Amino acid sequence: MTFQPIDYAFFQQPTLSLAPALLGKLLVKETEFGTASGWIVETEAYIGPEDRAAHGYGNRRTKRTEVMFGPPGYAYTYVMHTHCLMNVVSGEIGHPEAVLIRALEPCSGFDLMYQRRGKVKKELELTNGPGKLTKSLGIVKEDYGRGMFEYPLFIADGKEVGSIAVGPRIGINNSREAVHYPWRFWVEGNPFVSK
DNA sequence: CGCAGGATCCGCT
DNA sequence: GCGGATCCTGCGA
Repeated sequence: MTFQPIDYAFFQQPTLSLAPALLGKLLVKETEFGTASGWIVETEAYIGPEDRAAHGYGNRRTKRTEVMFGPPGYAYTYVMHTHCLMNVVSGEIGHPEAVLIRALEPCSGFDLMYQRRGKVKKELELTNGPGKLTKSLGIVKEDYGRGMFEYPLFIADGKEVGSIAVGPRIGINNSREAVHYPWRFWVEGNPFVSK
């Protein structure tokens, strides 16, 4: 199964517009072992420098956050504990903004995903969390800085989604007022949403 | 150079 | 529900 990367212009929209627009799109990763992909069903927006939960809060510019200060459409990967998390850089050049991919509905490459996830037996457990989906697709920190409009890691057109739900983000309990920002978006009723 | 703190996951209670 | 695993990163001394 082959997929076509989306046009670069797709990434040129405000972060709070791009985050819900990514729902229903396909996230695809090709490796020497094969291709795996899934429909995006849950995203979160992180908008520095005002957002306490964002890594770019206060315009913190380091080797890790550097890619977020560049043009949109590039991958911002980083390691959390023992897991790799995947973001799409968004917003204007000079603004540290990104969209975290929190959950997918598996589309292709099931054998590869089960193999990479080891003990997992249920399809539901393959990609229903930000650390799980990167492991299933084989996304690693070395993908940092890749363009998401070209092979081997890219966004492709997917399918229409029904209604989109909005709410506060997850796992950012130390972020004071930012805890309540309604910057999490998900496909209503989709079982793969991490919750 | 040391250490504290995570945008998480999994297994056990 | 809770805590441990485990690994950088970022910052202060």
